[in-house]
Amino acid sequence: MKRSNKGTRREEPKLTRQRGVVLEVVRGSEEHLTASEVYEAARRLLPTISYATVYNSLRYLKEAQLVGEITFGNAASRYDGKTERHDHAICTGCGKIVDFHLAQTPELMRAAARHSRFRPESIHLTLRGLCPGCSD
Amino acid sequence: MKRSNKGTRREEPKLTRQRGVVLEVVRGSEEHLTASEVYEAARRLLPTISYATVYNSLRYLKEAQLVGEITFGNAASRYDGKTERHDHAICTGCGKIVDFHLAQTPELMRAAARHSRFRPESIHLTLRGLCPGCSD
DNA sequence: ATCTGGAATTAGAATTATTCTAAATTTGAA
DNA sequence: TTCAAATTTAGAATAATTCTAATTCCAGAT
Repeated sequence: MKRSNKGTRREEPKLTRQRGVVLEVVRGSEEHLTASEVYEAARRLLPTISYATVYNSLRYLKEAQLVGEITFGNAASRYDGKTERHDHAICTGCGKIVDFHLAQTPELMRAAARHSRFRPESIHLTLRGLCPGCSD
Repeated sequence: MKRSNKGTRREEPKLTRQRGVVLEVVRGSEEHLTASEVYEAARRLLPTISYATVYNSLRYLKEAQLVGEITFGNAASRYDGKTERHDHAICTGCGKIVDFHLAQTPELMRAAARHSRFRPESIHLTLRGLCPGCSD
C-alpha cells in the first residue's frame, strides 16, 4: 500500500533539470547559502531558471530530505547540503555559521519530550557566540 | 566607570508609558504573542500607541532583558515575558509553543563551544513534535 | 508519431513582517 | 523657561517569501 506523505516525501524524488541544478548548487557550496544566493549561482548553470522555481525547488528538496533549511532570528533562511542530523553555531559578530555534531542529542530529545510532554520529532540546537576570528 | 552596552543595556531601563504598556501586555499573556498581537492588546490600554512604537519598545525591552524574543522558521517573532533561561517546544500540528527547562544546558553550552570552537554566549534548544492535544 | 492530462516552470504581482524616515512631541537638565 | 536629546508617530520603504495564472514539459495512451 502507498502511504500518504505529508511533510516528507516517501516516493522517490522527481529530479527535474532545475531541481537538479538547485541541489547541485546547495551541495557544491561550503557555506550555507540563502535562496537568493542559490538563485544567482543556479542562474549561472541554467540561465532561464526563475526565482520562483528556486523557491519551489528548495521546498521540494527539503521535503524530500535532500537539503536542510536553517533559520536564525528574522534573517533569510539558509540551505544546507548536509543532511545528517547536526547542530549549528552562529557568530554574533560576523554571522558565520559553523556545523558541529553533539553526541548527546538523542538523550536530549528524550529529556525535552519528557519535560514538554510532546511527542518528539526533531531537536534543534544553536549556539550563539563569537567565532575564533571574531573573539580577537 | 561606566561600561558600554552593546546589545544589552546596563543602565537602568527607561520605562516610558508606551514601553510600560508593551511590557505589561507581554507579561500579562499566557501565550507568546506576536508583535501584531501585542499591538492589538496595547492599543486597548493606550489607544494612541503606534505600530512602530510597539516594535521599538519590543526591541528596547529585549535589549534591557525584560522580554525574550522567540523565532521559529520564517514565522513572525513571538515575545516572552519569562526572562529566566529556558527552552521551547513547538507543535508541528497546531503551532502551540510550550516552555520547559532543561537542567543540562550549561554543560551543553560548554560542549557546543568545545565542538565549534566558539566563545559561547547563549544556547538555544527547540523541540519539534506533536503537543498532547495533537497526538490524538 | 500524436494527443492529452497532470505536473512543473515562469514572470510578475501580492503578501507579510519588519525597519526606516522625517516630522512632531515629550522629557529632563541647566 | 529653554534647549537638546530621546521618544513617538504615521506612513513609506524594504526584503523575504508565497501566490497567481499562463505557459511549457513530459509520460503514457492511442
